[in-house]
Amino acid sequence: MTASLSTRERLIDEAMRLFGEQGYRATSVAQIEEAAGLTPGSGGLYHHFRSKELLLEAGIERHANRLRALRDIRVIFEGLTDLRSELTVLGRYTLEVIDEESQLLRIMASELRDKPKMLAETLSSLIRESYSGMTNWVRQHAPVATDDQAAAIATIALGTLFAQRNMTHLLGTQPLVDDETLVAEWVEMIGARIEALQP
Amino acid sequence: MTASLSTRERLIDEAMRLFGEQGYRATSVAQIEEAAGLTPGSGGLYHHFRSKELLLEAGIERHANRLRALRDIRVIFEGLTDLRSELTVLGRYTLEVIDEESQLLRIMASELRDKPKMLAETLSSLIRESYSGMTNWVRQHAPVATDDQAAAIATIALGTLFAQRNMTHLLGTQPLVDDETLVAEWVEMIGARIEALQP
DNA sequence: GTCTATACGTTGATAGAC
DNA sequence: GTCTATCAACGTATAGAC
Repeated sequence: MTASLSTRERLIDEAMRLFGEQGYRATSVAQIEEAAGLTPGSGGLYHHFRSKELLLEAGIERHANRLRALRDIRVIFEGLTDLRSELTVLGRYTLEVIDEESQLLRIMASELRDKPKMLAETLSSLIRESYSGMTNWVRQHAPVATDDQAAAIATIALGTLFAQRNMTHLLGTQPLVDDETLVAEWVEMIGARIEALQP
Repeated sequence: MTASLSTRERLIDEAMRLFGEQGYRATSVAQIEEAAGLTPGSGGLYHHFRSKELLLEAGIERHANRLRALRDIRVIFEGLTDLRSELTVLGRYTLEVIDEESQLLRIMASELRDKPKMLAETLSSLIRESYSGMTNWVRQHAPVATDDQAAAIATIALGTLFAQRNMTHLLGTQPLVDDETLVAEWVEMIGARIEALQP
């Protein structure tokens, strides 16, 4: 209960945490109020947000902005060293980003069906950006690859990392292998494929 | 509304369909009754199931059994032809299995946090079986690979296919590439990696 | 800005007639 | 087995005192 933040900020923080843990529907307004230090059941929340749904919207917006800010950092890694080292850093970094925004991803995955109009655009733009960023990376390192090939390699690369995190964040089960082992094999497979695509 | 089936079967069918589309919490008992041809709001459902939760349990159990029955078919494909053809068939077949059980996967992913005790064992055993099946396949085709390497390759292989389907089934967005293109690249990457691991 | 009190809808579930 | 009628619990949201 970070008392230094404004009540509004605390409400968003605690709401997103609870939504991520229990789901949007399963989290009552009273629960959010209590977590933010207000009296549960009092309408205190409604002085800061007109409805529970607008609170969710504010939370989504904040997280999405944070994710978008990270979008372009990938360029930093570009061409600094050899292919495999670059891939290794890229793989580890992507896993970290997914971890940091796991709340958002969980809420999106579980509440998308209830509020499609609200989440659909945000979600699909975030995913598009991730995938097209990875596709561009592949294109630059394997210029001979067709567009379809580059997109397919990007899908395999990102899909693997998402699936690894879904095991823990969405399904709550233990992954088959630890991150280090997975990234090493991931680098080997993608690196070899990109080298094979050189003229 | 397949009138030829018993009311109990119709209730399970319609409930699982609605749970998959809207989520467990968002689906009311009245809605299920109406979809099964009963009067909405009448307690008719309770003559077949003691509670809404036990209905879900029955539905999960049925789907899980169906999935387990498919588990061992993979052996059929084994060693029938060359490596790449075998991989191609394996990839397409796995995507089909995911499609057939997409209802179950959606319900699990979104309702797991509400009912962990009930779903956790079923889910994790299903996932374990899939991953260990794929790991064994890799081991047989690349005997020199360490256990960690085999598990990592299996994680990449299965994770890619799950991620491709999550795009449509869980997130409702369009995948970056079509199945055919993805499987072709998937076969190339995994096939090359397994060949590189031969003595 | 936060509290008490309360209105109002919805939902899961039960009792009893047919 | 399915219906009508009904209940108790809970959830969102509002009105007004402090």
